[in-house]
Amino acid sequence: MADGNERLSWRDVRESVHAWVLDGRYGPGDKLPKDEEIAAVLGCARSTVQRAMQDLADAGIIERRRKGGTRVRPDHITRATFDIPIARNEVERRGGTYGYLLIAAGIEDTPRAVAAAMGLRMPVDMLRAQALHLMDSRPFIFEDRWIDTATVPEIVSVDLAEESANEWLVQNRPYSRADLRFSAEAADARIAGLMDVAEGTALFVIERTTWAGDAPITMVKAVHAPGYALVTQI
Amino acid sequence: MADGNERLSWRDVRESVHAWVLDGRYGPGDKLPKDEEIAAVLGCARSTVQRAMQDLADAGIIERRRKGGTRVRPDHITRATFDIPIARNEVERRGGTYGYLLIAAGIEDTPRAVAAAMGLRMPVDMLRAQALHLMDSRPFIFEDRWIDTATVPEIVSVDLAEESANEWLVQNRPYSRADLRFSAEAADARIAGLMDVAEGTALFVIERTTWAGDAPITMVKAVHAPGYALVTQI
DNA sequence: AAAAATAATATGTAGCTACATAAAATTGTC
DNA sequence: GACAATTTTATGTAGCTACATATTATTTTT
Repeated sequence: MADGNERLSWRDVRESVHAWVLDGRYGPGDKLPKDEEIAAVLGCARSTVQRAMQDLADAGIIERRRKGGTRVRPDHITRATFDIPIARNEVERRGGTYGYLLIAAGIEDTPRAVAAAMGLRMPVDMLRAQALHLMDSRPFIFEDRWIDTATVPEIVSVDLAEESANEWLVQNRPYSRADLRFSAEAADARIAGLMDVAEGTALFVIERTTWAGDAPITMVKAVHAPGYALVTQI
Repeated sequence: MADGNERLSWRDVRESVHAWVLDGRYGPGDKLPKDEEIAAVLGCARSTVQRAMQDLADAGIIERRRKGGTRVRPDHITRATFDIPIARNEVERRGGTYGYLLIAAGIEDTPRAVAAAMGLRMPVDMLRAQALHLMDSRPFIFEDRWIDTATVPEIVSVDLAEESANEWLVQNRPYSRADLRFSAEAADARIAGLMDVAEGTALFVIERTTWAGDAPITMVKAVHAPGYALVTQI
């Protein structure tokens, strides 16, 4: 597309409008023409403009309000999408050999922080599973996971030494909602030992809590080997 | 919407199809009915189903191929969207008072790593600006920034002691493309001193390289105060 | 049997219409 | 002038049609 006499695709329209923002024709806070006018100027249907503008709004570049019109977002943000793969896929994508090692598993009292993250009022029996995901036999991710046995009773009869809780859950208990948290943490003595790094090493941490509807499934803290980075482009 | 005799919105359709995946009716790798059938079953137009399915595909839940049909993604991923605000907004959103302190600025030779990240073949004059963003007068983010003076010549006449390079660029040189990298790093002696933390403290780091078209604008490494976390929900 | 040409098919896209909805602008009332 | 009711207006959404496009499936050719 984007040819002379071809019809415009909504992506073309998005590019045009985006270009108006990029070249400063419309700066932060400025009001853009209404969809109908843009359609007339560019020579396409309003529905095509609507689609393009919706996409720019989703990308955080413009703001739209009914009757209020469309304007360039005054507070600039960078909006990025990340894919967080499951450990096995991540290792294999990097060309490594995946390995898995269960460290400990058992029913434990639920710490207050875990109950809070999962939005629990009543204390529930939780299965805590700690495991290492290995790349080429070296520690890649250490995961410390709490699983709600009320929501996922079948988990207690799964042999977690054989199958990682992560993969079992992905196959058997898909989630509908998740909280995610990225942070940096220093390795404590235990994690340093497990991951074979010096105590105090800075490690990248992803915490994820998932629900099926309103029922909490699991909360997991994934501590990544030194040098790990999450990368994306927009 | 979602009422008895009301027409279905594409969000309703998305929820229905998503529910089929969540309750295991269609597991990873399974083929879903074609849009037309789903439309007939749910009682709406194909275009509504198309919109819903497109959204599920964007969310990484299903995969679609022309003629090949739609199936549940076999390799499960978590796809999350993050907003990375500019420092001032982030501080103010948290109810703090924003402050800014230029540490150093000047033309420097471009290190190989910076040139590589920006995709430069020829060495170019780079303006390096190091600054602290403060929350309530305490270090919040330390940024170490390289700006391509070929792409952004005006930057050399900006008083970076008064205005942060970040905000000047946001106002004057919007980018069309960016690379992003999240990682964890230990504070070296210099950063420890600047941020008033112990040497070796684990810090959350965001690196961002931006372009306007094919022209590199800037590469910035933002080192966040201890305890900082990037959070989102899906 | 292998390769090439052809047909069939599910998704992708653009345009149109009609109406819904939210918010701003205007008018009416006290 | 302050407040309430009404109108106006820009975006949001659903349905329809028509055709484009990418693959898969089938048939024909060699």
